[in-house]
Amino acid sequence: MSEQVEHEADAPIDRGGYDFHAMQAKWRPVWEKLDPFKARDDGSAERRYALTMFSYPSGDLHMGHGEVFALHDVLARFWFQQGYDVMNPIGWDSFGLPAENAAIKRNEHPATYTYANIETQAESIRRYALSFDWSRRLHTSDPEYYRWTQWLFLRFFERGLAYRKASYVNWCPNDQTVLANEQVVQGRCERCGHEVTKRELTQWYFKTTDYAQRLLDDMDLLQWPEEILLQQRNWIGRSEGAFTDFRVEGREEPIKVFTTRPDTLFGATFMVVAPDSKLAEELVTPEQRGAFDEYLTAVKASTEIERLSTDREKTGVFLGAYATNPVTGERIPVWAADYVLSDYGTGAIMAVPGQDSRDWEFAEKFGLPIVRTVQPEEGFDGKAYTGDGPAINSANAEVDLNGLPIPEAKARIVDWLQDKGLGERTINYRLRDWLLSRQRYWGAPIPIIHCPSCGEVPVPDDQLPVELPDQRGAALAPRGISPLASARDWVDVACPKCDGPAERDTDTMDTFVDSSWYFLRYVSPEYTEGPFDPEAARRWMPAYQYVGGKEHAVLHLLYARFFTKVLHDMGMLDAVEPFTRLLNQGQVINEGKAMSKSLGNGVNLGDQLDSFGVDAIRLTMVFAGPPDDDIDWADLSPGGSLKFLQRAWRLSGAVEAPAGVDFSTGDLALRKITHRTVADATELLESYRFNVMVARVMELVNATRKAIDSGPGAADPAVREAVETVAILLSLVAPYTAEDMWENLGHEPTVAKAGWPKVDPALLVQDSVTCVVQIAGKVKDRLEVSPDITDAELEQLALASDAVQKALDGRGTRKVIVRAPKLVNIVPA
RNA sequence: GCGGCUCUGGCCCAAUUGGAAGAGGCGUCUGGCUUAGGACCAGAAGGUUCAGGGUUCGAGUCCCUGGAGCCGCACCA
Repeated sequence: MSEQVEHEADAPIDRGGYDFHAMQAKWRPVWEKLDPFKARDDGSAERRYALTMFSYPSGDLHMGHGEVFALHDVLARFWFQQGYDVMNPIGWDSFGLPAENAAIKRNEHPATYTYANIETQAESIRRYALSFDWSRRLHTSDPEYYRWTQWLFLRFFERGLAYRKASYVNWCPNDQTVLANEQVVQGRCERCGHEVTKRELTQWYFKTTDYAQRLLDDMDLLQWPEEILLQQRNWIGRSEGAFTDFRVEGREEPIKVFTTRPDTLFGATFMVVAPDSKLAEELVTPEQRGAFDEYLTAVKASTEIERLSTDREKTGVFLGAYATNPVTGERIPVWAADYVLSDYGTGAIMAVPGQDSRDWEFAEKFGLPIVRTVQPEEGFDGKAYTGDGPAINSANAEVDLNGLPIPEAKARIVDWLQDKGLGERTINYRLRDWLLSRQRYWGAPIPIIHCPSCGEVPVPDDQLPVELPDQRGAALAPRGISPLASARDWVDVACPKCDGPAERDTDTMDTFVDSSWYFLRYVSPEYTEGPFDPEAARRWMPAYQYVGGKEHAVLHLLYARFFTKVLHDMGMLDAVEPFTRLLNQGQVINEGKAMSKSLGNGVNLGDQLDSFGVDAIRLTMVFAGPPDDDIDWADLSPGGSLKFLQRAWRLSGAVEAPAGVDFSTGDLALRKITHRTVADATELLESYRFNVMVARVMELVNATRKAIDSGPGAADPAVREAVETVAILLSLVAPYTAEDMWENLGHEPTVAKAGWPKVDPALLVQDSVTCVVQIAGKVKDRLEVSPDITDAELEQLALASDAVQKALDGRGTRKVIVRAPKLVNIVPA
């Protein structure tokens, strides 16, 4: 907290009767009684679903919440004013590790911490005056909610979209649980930042890869920031190429490889397989067994950070096996190296050092042959050449690629491979299936029973939810297996199929499963026949607007899209996409850096609200700049926001024209400004330019002040019109101030439903505009002209100007560009 | 390494999408009102639009090169 802030808080300042504490105390109960933001869902108006990312209940709201909620609320309130039937729900993403860790530390149940925090946040949200429909509130940790999370899991399971497999998986040693690919950021745990290691485990997966292409294709339907779409596109990582078979000496099955560069096949001088793949295990010869085992051990011990480092020297080991290059017939060695990944493509590659820098490095280090198959550009002195050029050294008795540029060479060789049955065109995706099991307590139990005779048996729907056993405190301490496993009387059950002894699955679901469908639960939170009422979903989905952070680009936002598509395929949902428009707010930082405990530069939202009031803080957030930019709290002036609100508020006490007066008799100049402001604000709000919209309201306030003090005066009807307009526009950002203004103006609450002001188009037309006359781009004169002057008239007028004639000084004109009514540019001869 | 975004008065940011560089706010300064004020009212100063080149009658805006900052991905064959 800066000194300035404390000063503001301590010294009472005369704000001309403006008292935000009193206003907050006065209006909150009034609104709660009126409950104006409940979605009607009765067909009386066009529906609009406004959604903001629900909150994780770790303590009270912070500055980031303050920003995202303020921005989201501007849009929601705008649509309420415009008369839409807005659904603006709120809930909590209340499963997850922080609650569990807190429970261990305090020796209590995670629910205690969770629900206490939810109440704290709910109180703060109410104080923050957000236009939520509280009747739809949900918590993902409620059994009534997670029963449907489990129900959905079972439907996925039935369709083969949820399955178990053994694999090397990401493991966070700190959180003692596995992580999805999406939760590993730069080799570190997305949640706690600890280095991630690998473990071989049998885990549950969702088959996201089945939807890779549709996740790409349907991006066309989304009005999302290009940045996010790009991230998803890269994450899905579609690449077109070919499978090619390489025969291996003494082995029945050929090795299949994926390559995007089949045109370089003639340059494949060795092969590399992933060391942790079954293939490596099978191929290694007895002579090389010792070296291979040693290498594999070293690879497993390395962390993801080490493995991902691209400047690390290549490592690998010869497996003793040889394959045959299908086009050259050459005998080529097969190596194992950890730069080849076991879970991408087939876990094996053909190495073409001449055209691939990784293969070049490897070949150089281990003395393997290098053959160029693309002619590098003149003067190329690098190593591997990855650019385009004519193929060279690429012919055998049956096929000749030499001289062809890469695309043609690719096509020809793949045709040949397909004819010979040696390969085929294919598409590969970088996206992996979503690993959803977690070895932790505070999540939805996976509703599967493992039976020695029947295998994986789903818990029957009528036995849902599978509730968590009552465990708390030290019992939850991470020890690498799920805490649920130690609840023996919970684990041991009769198999639903054969009634024999069986055990429950002891893992819980990734909390991203909970959040992949919460927006659907909102449409019918009381529904008992399924996760949501399909009819209600038809009415509300897809959500028109989603507001939240960009950190979810390839996490929640991708998972929610996947769930929506599966539910669509199940016939439960018309929508194929969950969120039509997306707005990512920036971060609130302080003095150039992210706020953090270690830096000690944190700003507490509650303190800010105490010092400046809810409205001033909301206004500061919205006015700071474009919503997707980061905002630096040190650059901003909540005191300035407060000053403006007070200035606006004082107008409402100055108005002398009675409520209901006919505005049309008011001062024309001020009326024009008012209507222009509303027209501009409408457009600015639709395109997320809230900061500019606030600036327009400030202009209107300034113009109104001037009209009162030195213009037509406080009794003019135009002044009332302007101030009522200010109140309504301001109600999106500063609801308490706006409501108080509305009352001062003689109206009943609530200004939030006053209705968006109607623009009179006649008041938008200007009587005259200033036309700039340039000579060779330099301004020489200005003319007041009619807005609908013709090009010809304007040109004549401009040429007749004294200033122009003087500047031309007898020179003729070579060219005259006329852009009526704003500009004439004369190019002299 | 690859890709994306950003760069405009001291500061946060506008600029009708190629047409007068400045809307709004903060800060500074001057005057008024005031016992006084950080409150209120009126007004003012402040610029090579990151640098260089190009396209154009005209560039903050489009293109190229470079710089700075932020972000994403990073052995994906």
